[in-house]
Amino acid sequence: MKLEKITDQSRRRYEDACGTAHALEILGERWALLIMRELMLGPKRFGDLRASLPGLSANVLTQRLEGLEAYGVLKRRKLPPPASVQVYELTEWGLDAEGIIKTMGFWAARSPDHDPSLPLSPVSLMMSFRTMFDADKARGADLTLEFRLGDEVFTCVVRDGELTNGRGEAERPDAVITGTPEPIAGIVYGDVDPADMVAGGALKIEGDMDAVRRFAAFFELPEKASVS
Amino acid sequence: MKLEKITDQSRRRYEDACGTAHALEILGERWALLIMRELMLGPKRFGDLRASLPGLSANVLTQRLEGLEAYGVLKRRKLPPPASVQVYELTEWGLDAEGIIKTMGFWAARSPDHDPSLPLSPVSLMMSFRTMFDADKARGADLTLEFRLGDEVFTCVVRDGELTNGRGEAERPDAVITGTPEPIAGIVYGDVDPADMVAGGALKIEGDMDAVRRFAAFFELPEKASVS
DNA sequence: CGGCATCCGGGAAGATACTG
DNA sequence: CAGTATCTTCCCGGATGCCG
Repeated sequence: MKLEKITDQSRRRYEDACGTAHALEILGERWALLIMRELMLGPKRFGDLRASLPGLSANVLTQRLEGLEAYGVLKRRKLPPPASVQVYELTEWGLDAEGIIKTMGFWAARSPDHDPSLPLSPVSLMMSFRTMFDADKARGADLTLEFRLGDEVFTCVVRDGELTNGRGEAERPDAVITGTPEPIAGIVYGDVDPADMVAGGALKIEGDMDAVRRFAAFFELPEKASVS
Repeated sequence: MKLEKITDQSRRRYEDACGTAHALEILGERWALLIMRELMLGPKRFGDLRASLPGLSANVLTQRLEGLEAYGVLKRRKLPPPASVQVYELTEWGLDAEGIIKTMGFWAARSPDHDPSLPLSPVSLMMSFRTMFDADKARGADLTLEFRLGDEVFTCVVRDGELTNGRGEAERPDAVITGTPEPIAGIVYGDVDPADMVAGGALKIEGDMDAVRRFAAFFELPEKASVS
């Protein structure tokens, strides 16, 4: 006898008109928001997503991509030949979730249990820059940095008290930093001098080392919450 | 042979230095953020939480409260005699998660799948006011409304282009609305005239009915996202 | 190799009943 | 009222394998 698989769709819902509840239905499942984070700076392929999210298994990634596509958060797109590969990219509305990621990241950075020594993906680093940038500290500054993290290249421009960053090479960077995200986070958030990182072999910096120091001074982690 | 129970704590973690990932570890579990939402306007008892979150079973609520307390998001407090009951209240840091709730709620209100006809808790309604309030539309206004929702009473004050709301009775309200959250949402977000709600018996309104109309005009839902 | 099925073990979520 | 105990269901995560 064949049993009908009864998937009670309503079981997993909250039955709550509150927008927050609906947001949790869309991106409250495990890994969902982190997948969106990885797509915030541009489309990625299935394998790239897996590589940047160790611990996420292929079948779960497939489920999440299906779910997020069904909700209209992302869509799959076939790149034109000769690439002809499939990539996943956020919709405009999906990109608007950047505020959620930044707000959550800023809030959780104050957690007593937050461990900044864990691995960090390149996109995470760029998103953390957007989150922790302090416009007041960058007043009057004008500098451009290029980050080469593995095979991903990003550019950060600070001008008019604003930070703009994204994928791609810089035109005339003040400095080019090559390495992994972790030591860069150490410079920006851990107040380590970039020269020490270079001396230790963790990073390579070409160009104006002092520009890197000034850049790092634009960012600050919020103070830890006292939860007594 | 006795098998050792290996509780791999790291299984549920993301092993990611990103603040967003840590936030998801704290409040990414099912119901966690909705429990915090219900505490945003003041402490509640165990039974009150259950009542305002139908579908959340007692054992899961117990687990969430333990987890959130361990993270320092909330703490349990014993009210002094003669009440002598235990309540759960957010810590200062837990209250700071209001931005997360509002950002998520605003974002998800644009979802094509959002169903505003579902039930709404009193606290949800108040939080939605904070989320959807449009300061430009309230310029120059000065009015006070009292909402009596079941046995919970809230006051909303609009003044100097700002909305302030919280628990408690108003001193000299322009109007007092008695009923359930859903018809009130219909007035504020669905452009239903309050007089119709009163005529239909869904609400009772004492005082200046036109003040309710002006109040409703301060709020607007964001337009739906086009996900093509 | 990218994308996606399928099977399985462990554990979280959910419903219900029970206790102080 | 405020939880605990127990049982079932189903999701998560790992492994394997299929197919283009």
